[in-house]
Amino acid sequence: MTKRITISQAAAFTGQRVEIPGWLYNLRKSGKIVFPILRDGTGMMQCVAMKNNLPEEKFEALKHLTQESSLIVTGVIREEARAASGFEMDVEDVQIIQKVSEEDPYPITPKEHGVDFLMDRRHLWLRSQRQHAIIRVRHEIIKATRDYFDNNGFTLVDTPIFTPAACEGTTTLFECNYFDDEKAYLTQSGQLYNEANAMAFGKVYCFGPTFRAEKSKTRRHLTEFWMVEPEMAWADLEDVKRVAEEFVIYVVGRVLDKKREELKVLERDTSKLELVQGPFVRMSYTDAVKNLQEHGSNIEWGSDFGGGDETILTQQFDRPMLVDRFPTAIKAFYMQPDPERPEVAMGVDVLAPEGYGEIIGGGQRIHDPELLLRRIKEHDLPQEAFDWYIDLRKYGTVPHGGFGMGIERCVAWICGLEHVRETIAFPRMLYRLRP
RNA sequence: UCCUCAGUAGCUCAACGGCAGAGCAUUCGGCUGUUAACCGAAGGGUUGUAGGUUCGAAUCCUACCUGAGGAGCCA
Repeated sequence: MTKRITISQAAAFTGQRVEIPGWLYNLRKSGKIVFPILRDGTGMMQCVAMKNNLPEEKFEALKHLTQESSLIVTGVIREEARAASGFEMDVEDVQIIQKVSEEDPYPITPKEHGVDFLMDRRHLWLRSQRQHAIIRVRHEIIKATRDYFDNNGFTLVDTPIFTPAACEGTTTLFECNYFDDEKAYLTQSGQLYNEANAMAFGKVYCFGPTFRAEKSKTRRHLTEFWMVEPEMAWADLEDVKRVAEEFVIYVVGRVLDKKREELKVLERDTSKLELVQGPFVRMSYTDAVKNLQEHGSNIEWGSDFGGGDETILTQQFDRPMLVDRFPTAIKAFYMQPDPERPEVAMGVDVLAPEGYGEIIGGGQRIHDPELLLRRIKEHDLPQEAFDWYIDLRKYGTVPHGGFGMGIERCVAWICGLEHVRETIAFPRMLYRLRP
């Protein structure tokens, strides 16, 4: 019986007769010789079928096979410089599992297509080479993320997706019915629960999908995105910044190490990624505002960065930036104020270079119970909803902090993509819920 | 929610007030080393929807629908 292998294993079977199941990616023909390009999810392989080497009807069937038809090819693997992968199969037999109908051919041809057309066929678009590369880089980023935290003393403690209240604002929550009369909301962040977990385990992280009903229609927004959030007890802003920097360097390094081929498919300029080394550029919000004003922005101290501001800042440097100490007034209620300058909060954002902007947001949390209570009142938040959160400051409170990194923005940056919609298999966006 | 742009063949686009067009895809034919192969031929259209202006509208005007880019907000 012929051994069945995958395309990724082909090199190891040079000179041997094997069978490979897959889909027809493309077919070129030249009289009595045809070149089917087979894909199987692990790679692509050019096959060569000569009229004389297989039965007449099999050759004719193969010659007229349509794109994305499923088939099993049998033949001998051979080294071949003329093939893109360096290997080729001389086809001796072919078994067609399903021929895609000529009346309704596979819609995604090797030529160009528009975004709308491709997004409507996302379930098929995922078969394309470029999409494979992106999803594989995403996989590596997620693996590297888990490895980083697992290897540095963090315990994975995942936080709930149904939540009873907002973590930040209430305007951007997806609401759903929770049995009889109660409402539940899809989580925007695991942070508050993470703080409880950090008081229990010391260093923790959670990693899962988060949901924001923001009506944002930009290249950087999804309504459902994945976020990794580490949280550390006994940590201040400087600790948070150090971990964020080390983590980003580790993740980029891993992708460069393991996913060169994929970055090449994406035509990513890896020299830009090689520059992602410590120390990152460090700048306070106040200095950033000065810098922006000098570069023509009309930002004023006290307001958040506008659309072009992050670009103006990051374009000046070839590595990520840490911007810290934002105005307390524009930050979340739990953010620790700077003891020397209470008008600024001990928060930090990591801005990716090349115009990719914010990929990480975090900081030190308030650990003083009196202050936290005051902040909850100032923000008009219902105190009873935060009773358990306030408990964390009643029973052995300690300085603590952490951050969140959006996986899709990180993937978009590392892959050099224009839009986050390609960084997840089935993106959820304003106005796009299907497929 | 607001601003800007775009909807023409299955796809990507052209025609911009006067005959509805090309490349790719599909079908048929040719080619024993192709690399988004190439060469020849065929089929394929309610120009997003509704109304208006005009002798005449894909083209100009109005409304609506759909999508894209951006703003605000954010990871």
